[in-house]
Amino acid sequence: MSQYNPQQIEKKWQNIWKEQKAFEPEESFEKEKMYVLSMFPYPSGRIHMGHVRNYTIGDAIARHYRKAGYNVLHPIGWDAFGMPAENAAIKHKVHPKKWTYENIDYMRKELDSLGLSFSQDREFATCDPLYSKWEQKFIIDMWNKGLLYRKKASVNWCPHDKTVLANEQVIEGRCWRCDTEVVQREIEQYFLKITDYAEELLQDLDKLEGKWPSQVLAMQRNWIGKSEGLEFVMKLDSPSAQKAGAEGFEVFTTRPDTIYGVTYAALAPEHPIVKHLIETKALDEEKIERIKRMQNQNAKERQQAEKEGLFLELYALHPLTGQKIPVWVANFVLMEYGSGAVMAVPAHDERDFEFAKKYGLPIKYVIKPKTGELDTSKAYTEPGILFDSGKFSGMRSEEAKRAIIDYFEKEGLGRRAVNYRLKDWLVSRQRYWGTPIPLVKCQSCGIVPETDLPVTLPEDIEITGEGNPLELHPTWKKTRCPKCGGEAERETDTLDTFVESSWYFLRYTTPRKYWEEVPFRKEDSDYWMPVDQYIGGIEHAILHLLYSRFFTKVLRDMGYVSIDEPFERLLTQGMVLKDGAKMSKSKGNTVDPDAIVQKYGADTARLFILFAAPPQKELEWSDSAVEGAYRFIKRFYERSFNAKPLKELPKFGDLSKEEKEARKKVYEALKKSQEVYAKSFAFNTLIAAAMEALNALNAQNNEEVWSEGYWVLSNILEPIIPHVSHEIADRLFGRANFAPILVDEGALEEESVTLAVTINGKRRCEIEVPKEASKEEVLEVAKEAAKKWIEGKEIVKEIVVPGRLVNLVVKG
RNA sequence: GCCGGGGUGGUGAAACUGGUAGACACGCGAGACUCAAAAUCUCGUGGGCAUUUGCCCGUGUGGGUUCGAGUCCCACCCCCGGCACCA
Repeated sequence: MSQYNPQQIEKKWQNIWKEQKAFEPEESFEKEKMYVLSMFPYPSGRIHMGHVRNYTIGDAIARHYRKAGYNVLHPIGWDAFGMPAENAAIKHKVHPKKWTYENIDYMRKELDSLGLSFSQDREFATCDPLYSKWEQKFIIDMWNKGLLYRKKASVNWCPHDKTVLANEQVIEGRCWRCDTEVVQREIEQYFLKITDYAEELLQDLDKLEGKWPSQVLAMQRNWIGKSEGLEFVMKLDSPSAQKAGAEGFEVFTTRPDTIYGVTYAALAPEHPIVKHLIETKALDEEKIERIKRMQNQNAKERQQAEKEGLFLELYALHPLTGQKIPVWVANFVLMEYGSGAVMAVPAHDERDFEFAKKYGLPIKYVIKPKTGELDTSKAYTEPGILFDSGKFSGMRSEEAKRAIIDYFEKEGLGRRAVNYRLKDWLVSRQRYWGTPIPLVKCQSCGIVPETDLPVTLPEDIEITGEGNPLELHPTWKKTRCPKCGGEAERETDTLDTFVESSWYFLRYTTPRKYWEEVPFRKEDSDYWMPVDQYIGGIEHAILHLLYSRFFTKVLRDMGYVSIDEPFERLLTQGMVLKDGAKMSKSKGNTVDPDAIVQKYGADTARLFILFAAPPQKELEWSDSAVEGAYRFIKRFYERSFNAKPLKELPKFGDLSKEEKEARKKVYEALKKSQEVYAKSFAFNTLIAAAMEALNALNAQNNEEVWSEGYWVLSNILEPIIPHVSHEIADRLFGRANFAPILVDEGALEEESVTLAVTINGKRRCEIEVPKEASKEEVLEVAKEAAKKWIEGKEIVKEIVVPGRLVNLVVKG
């Protein structure tokens, strides 16, 4: 017998796996496939415990299915573009490319040390030009389809550094680098029309029901934010129309039933009518000044600000009554939602109510509760019965909504409409370290797609944090128009890094040797997609997953893939905590994965992380529990010398009670393992079952029972603690046991069963009866055993739950 | 505020479609081995009462359904995550 030496065993097996290329998927499409994917990491420099958890979970699943005979795709890559590389460049004067690839090399070694079964062939970084090439192709396709378009949008602008700032670079309204006050500046940006897919993105969530966490589905539904209602034009009276330079303005409401309660209208500060009034100086200086101040607030500030507005000296006409109603501008009306204008019903909307109170605007109730009194000290926002609403009076809200919309449609006043909270996806970034947008600006042809892909980044740049390096580069942006051959300029914006992560899972489906010719082969994606099991942090529940779903649908419509949804099943893992808080450098409560691997080995790290909590839950780090995991593996290894080598499973004759118990626990663990991968991923319970089995094996000394136990246990523990499992299984069985094992139902059977006896539901004692005992026999034994509790009492009911308990209901 | 998910020993957690609450670990206590310690092994470990056989209480709180509730229903409290002036 030898000592457990994790360093030696782990190194040995990692080398063997590497040499044998043990984790490459087969290129043929014959076997049943299993695509297991953990979200790829950003190469920040070192891995952290969150990564260890994510990749250990994915690895266990991948190894399980590989062992079960599936063709498994379990790839890894690097989400390699993004701001931290530029920040490092500013701080340490190191080129983003160098920094990124060095980090990747280091982190790859760290991941390797954990014994993760990734395909080596299919690894890539999203900053590889070969990846950009195809991303740029997609972007051009989308441009040609009109899915990518340009529109002005406001950005955070630092006047000192002459650069656009991301929200996280704005600290209390000031630039993170130079502390200059940040201003909002409108520039031309690129958007992807995700709103074209809003309805499908919403509908298809139903297909994921039961396969994705309900929480994530709910978050996506909220984010898309569908609402149905009435859309109509509020006409301005003629003097107002002249002043406003418009006949009227469009409004949207989800409460057409409250339309007779409209007492004013409100426009967003950015509304075209408001802009027109300012340009034509139709309002006095002071009012213009106040509107401009509202416009200058960014979204966050405006949210926190108090409701504010002013009368625009315009009157609109109520669409049904023709009454004149005042038009205001209000800071709580959002230009991005609906049409940037609302019909205000203060009696039945809290915001409108608050605003009306502040400015003394009339409040007119038109809905009353079905029962009880109307409280006129606040807005009544519930549905109810209409009154003072013309011919619609007396209707209930639901009915009135339909009737009023129908009436508007019939009279040509407005239409039934749907609105989404979801906005188009702003994909352009004024940064260096990203995928260049492959478009060229030509004086005579306008914006023209590049034909020679990929458009690569220039490397001779300096990143200082001032200005945009692509803009400042002396020659890079000078080019020829692909259409007319004349002088032209390249687009200097790069793409949001969420674009890269929106299709990386498709790239993996195709072997590296085709990467030059195609983004991925259709036959490969048809075989491998969708991803069968996706694993990642809940923090990506909305954006990454929504963008990936959108991208998949667009690629489908462009003929690249045949699926509607990219991720069949989703598992969102919980955070890793220490001392009750998320591990972070600033809190100083991090645990370095490398140190754990060095001290205890990768198997211990993996076992602890899967044992300490179910994957979906938060995991509290515990040094002593890590020790416990190490001790288990040590026992598992050392006791393996109680087993003798086998070529196949032995047959058993008569066995002692302990021997039978050991076999039973072993097969219970096997059964548990099958359940865990099929449903819950509760690795903690699978590990507990394996521990019970090892404890039971240790309570007997039949060498063949030991051998059978290790045949099964080293199989089911292989996904979790692969190195030691391979070591043991190789020595004892030549790894012949790494194949599906049937549960020996005979080992699970028992001749007698223990039943609890409860009197009036209260547990009193236990009885042991033969397995086949009839109900009458069981009751007889139970009554005898429970004699002292039922003596002199009347039994009014007898309940026997087979294999569980007996309940006697007594009276007196 | 709205939408999700949770509250079980000293700790991390188990408990299948209502059926012996606390599996498996960590920690702690006792013992064995040892000159001693570490390591390892064995036993014990929800709380309270009791000399023992035992008895009572116990899954956030209060009600309910049921022979039987951690599990189902109603009301409430607390914690976590997300969204939030979305008309």
